[in-house]
Amino acid sequence: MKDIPPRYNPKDHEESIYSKWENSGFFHAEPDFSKKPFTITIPPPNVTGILHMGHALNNTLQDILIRWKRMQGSASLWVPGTDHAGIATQNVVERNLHEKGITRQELGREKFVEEIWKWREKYGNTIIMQLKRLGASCDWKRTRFTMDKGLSEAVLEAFVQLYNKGLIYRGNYIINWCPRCRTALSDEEAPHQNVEGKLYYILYLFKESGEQRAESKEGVVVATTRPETMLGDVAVAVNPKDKRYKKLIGKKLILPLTEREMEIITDDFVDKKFGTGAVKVTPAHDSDDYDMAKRHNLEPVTIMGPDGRMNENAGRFSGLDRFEARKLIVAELEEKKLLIKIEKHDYAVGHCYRCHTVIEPYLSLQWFVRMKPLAEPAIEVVKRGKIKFHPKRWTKVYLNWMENIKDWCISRQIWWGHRLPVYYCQKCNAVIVSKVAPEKCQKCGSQDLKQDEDVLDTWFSSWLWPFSTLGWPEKTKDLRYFYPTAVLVTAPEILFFWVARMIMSGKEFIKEIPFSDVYIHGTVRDATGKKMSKSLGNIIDPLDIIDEFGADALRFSIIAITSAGQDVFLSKEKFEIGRNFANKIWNASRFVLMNVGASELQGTGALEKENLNIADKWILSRLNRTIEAVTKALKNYKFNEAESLVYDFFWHDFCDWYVEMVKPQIIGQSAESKERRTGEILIHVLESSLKLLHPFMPFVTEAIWQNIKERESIMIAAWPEADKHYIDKKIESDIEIVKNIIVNIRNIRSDMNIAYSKKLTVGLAPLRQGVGSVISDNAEYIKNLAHLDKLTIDENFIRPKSCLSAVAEEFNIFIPLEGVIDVAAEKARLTKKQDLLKQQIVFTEKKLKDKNFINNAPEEVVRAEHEKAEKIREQIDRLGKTIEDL
RNA sequence: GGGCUUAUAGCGCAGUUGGUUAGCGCGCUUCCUUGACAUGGAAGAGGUCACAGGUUCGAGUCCUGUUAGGCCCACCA
Repeated sequence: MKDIPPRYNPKDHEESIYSKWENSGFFHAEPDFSKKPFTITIPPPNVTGILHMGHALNNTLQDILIRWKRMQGSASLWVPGTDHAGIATQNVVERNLHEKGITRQELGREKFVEEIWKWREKYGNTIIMQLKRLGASCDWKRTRFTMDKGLSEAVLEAFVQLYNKGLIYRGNYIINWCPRCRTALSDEEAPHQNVEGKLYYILYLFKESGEQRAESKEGVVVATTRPETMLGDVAVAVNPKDKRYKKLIGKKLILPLTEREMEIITDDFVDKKFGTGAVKVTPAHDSDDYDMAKRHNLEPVTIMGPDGRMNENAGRFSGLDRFEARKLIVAELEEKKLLIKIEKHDYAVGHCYRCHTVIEPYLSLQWFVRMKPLAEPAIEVVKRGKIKFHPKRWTKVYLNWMENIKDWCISRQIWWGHRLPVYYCQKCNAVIVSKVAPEKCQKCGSQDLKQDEDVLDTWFSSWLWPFSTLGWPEKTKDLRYFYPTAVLVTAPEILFFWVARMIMSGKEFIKEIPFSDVYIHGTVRDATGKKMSKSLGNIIDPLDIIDEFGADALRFSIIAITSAGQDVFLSKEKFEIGRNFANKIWNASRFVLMNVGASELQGTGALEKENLNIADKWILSRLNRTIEAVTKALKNYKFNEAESLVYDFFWHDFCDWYVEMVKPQIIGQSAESKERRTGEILIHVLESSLKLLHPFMPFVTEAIWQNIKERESIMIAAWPEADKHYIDKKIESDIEIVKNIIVNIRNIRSDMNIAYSKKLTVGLAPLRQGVGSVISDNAEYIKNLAHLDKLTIDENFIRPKSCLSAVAEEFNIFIPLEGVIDVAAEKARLTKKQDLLKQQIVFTEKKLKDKNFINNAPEEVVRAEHEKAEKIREQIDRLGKTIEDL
């Protein structure tokens, strides 16, 4: 017997266990056509990332599934990796350089990209290391990075394929532009956020009003939230049905602060009700205006540069930051009396998802993916149920987005990422799209070719992840075996960014869905409901929690408080749940190992039914029921339900009852007289429980598994199968009676302040057929657990004069305590019990007198209600008699 | 503006297809170091299930509305 300390200290085990696992090779999976594959590809964290609670939750969920399936005998593969996270990473490295006083422009593209690679070498594995501390059983040999050679190959292949199908095009459009990151963004990367803004009403004077005499008020008032963009106005539009402006259509206006002449045009797009019903048309800085200008053949005027500063078209405002320019322009308009009024106006404006800068709608030449044709099959597979979302409600969100999908802007004006496989002939302007750099122009033969400067959106590589990690575009064995993957586990934030696009790419490039189930878990928030973020300073660092409570505690706790798809509210104390439970498991095992002999450890399979007593049958019934329920819960992605089932079984059934019941049978007994059967059952139930717990708490279960005896990892032990012939309702209800008796006696002790040390003599009167034998079969258990020295069972029990009593459905309890009993107190106690029952009977009888109930409710419900009433009445009577007798 | 989601004990949450005495964890009260565990054990107290209607013999559970949170989407300048 090893010396096992009375406390589970995670630090003594986690590191060594993890390295043993890694060395064992059990994390690694190869195609094995004799087994079923079970594949998960990790949502690749950003290479700049450090582990936060969202990751902890996300990866714990995946590891639970992976470990569970591995134990079930699948070829369980969890592909790990990181995402190059174009903009985010470029920003980080740029900031580092900045601290050294270097800009990336000074460094130049090549050197700068080199710097990023160096940075990645140094810090890029941080999050991977952190995942290991969590216990993640990823196949690390297969760790991928979106900029790896193979994955980059996949990106080029995808681009070329789509281009050749006409699904990628280049064009001049208004896109979301981040002036700080100086790149285009997709719509998803520029989420709208509400801001408290202002609506400026500006007077545009008629040309014929001559010199800008505001006093005349002869002109049109337009309303805008972004007055600085007026410098790019090319017209004012009104709704053709708007009577107020009918006469003014075609009239010439002078753009204030400039000399520009413009016309009043009509367009159905204009909303009569908003503002003044007249809208300034700024095609280069607003996408609606751009469309409108196109309809009217108006040339856009760009007044801002990529840095968010006004350009030469802004005249004397040139060089000013856009918000500076706004202030100045507003001031000048006011001075000229052209600013009619300013209203408070809250509206939503796009913000860069990386740096939170206000997005500028910006006219520029970019590359796009035509999404509608890709979306169609991806809508189909979800509608037909080939891909299921858990919880279901996300299906609607997904479909709604997919059905309104817009083209995807994929070019980014940054340096870190996959460069577009696009080459321009400098001579004839031909565009060549090719995976490898062409030697000469296919059209004119010129060798003067230049590759496009832009890189692709990070998500253009992530959307290939489920198959690029398995070797695509090569037709690999891995791809054939492990694809499609089983389930995608993710947070709702990246449903559109990533999940939807993976479904599209899977259907497009492999012709097969990438996964059949999508499990979407909640967002991790702090105790007050705020999203955890560095800037809010409300982060709970998972590594701190692992240090303080252990990885198992972190894992168990976070799952325990996560109900399907609901957000998770965290505070440090919550991790005590898991820590305490790990300790409980540790100590229960310690008890078992301290009291079980070597022979039982071998497990001779003495679990034959005829060898079992009632307690054994009961715990095996509960065990098998639990196995069944836990497996079912996992199948349905009900993680917290699965967990609480094992928790309740292990702590309450096994520790609180079974172990307590059998204690005297094995403690202090000599090796020969020890009940061998009990020992084997203890081991069997313990081992089964460890297996059920292993996916949730891998470290402590492994540590104990090895304490029991040296052997291979619990990681590859077979997942328990429920053996239904152990499930026994009769035994379970018998044990309920036994527990009820014990609780009743303890109750009396507690109510009447009888010390535990005082052993009691108790008389039990069974009231129903069969109860007597249940009691006598379990007399020893009752005596031990209720701390009795004598237990008399007699149907015709004659109640001694002075005694404490309990009355239950199945039995009466008498505890004679001559001379000790406080009659008044006992009377009060019993009367209180009786009152409770009386309240119940009133309610039940009322129900039974209700004709509607009797006539309409199913027969069995009515009968059950009658039986219930009968039992309550009986108990009230018995209590009454008992009180009288006192 | 559209959609989703939440409201159950002081706090955090479960409550499967409508039928229990409405559960669990933390906290609280009382007792207990009884040979695994005080990160423990035993016994308790605490809820008119947000509000108002409706369906039903019966509603925490289904429907409608209201209120109050939260989230996502959206081109009203």
